[in-house]
Amino acid sequence: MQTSKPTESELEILQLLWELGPSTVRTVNEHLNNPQKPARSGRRSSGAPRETGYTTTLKIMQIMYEKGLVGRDEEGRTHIYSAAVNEQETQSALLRQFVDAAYRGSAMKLVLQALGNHEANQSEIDEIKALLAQIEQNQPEP
Amino acid sequence: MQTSKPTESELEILQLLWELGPSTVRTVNEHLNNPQKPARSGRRSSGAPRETGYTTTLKIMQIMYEKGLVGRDEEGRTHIYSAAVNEQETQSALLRQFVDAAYRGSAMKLVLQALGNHEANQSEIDEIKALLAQIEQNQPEP
DNA sequence: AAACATCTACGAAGTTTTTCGTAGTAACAA
DNA sequence: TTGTTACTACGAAAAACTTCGTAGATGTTT
Repeated sequence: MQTSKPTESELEILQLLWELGPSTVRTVNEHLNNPQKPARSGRRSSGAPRETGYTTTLKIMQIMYEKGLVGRDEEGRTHIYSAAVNEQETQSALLRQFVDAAYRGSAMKLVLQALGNHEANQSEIDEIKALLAQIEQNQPEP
Repeated sequence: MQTSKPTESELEILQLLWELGPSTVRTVNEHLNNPQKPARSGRRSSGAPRETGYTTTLKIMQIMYEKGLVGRDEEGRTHIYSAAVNEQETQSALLRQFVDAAYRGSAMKLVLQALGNHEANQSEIDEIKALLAQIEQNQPEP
């Protein structure tokens, strides 16, 4: 049985829990408000910064707990939350739905577009090549 | 200036307009209710079929018109709607957002997972290989 | 102890998106 | 003409999601 699709906010929090490991609400809330990962995409482009209130984050995490998306350690007064769903599996499930919704099920169209839009470095290209070779072997000629 | 992200329902309708070309509300509504494309994914797995009412579809298309997502020909009494946004561009924009939200910006991780999850046929594999070769050429050695 | 800070729980308001009922009008058939 | 069907427009209810204020408890500082 699959857990229902996390909402946008829930997914943001899951990402942080996957990245940070078990964390308190305050930690998650702080990371939400200072995305210290200007790796590639440029969020916070302009306009109001949109701070997320502490109780807002708390509320969403409580809802996620009820849904089973996260677990929590209630030992101390300050609860410690952790992701209860696997990162890869969740991503795959979301990917499937996204492919259906945005590409009418054509995963290959998505792959081509993703490759075209984003720069890939050599090691990534090699990885993809290896995977392609593997797929070719397991599926020779019909 | 970019049109704001279409909602799920709006995207479903855009897909149909892209696929069918200019259509009436009734046509769109009928296609929404009988997905005659059991190509790969198995929707309608069980439970209630979820019929979308005619006025529901109409309303959403009217909203899309106000937003500029679709255009319409008001000649006859029955309006004819058509997509006003480009399919590839819209998909790319959605893809960018999805990569950020679900893969923390790592498009390559998405590509690898998409390739792993879905079967690709030989011609698709060849197409990807060609694209990879092209990327390698434009970006030799750092 | 008293004042202050921090945390959870809870409920409700606010927003966005979806659904639908109803009214008015045009087309059409009997 | 009269009745029936198909269509748009509109508003508001319903549902889904997000935000926040407030209360009560516990911990911390002075």
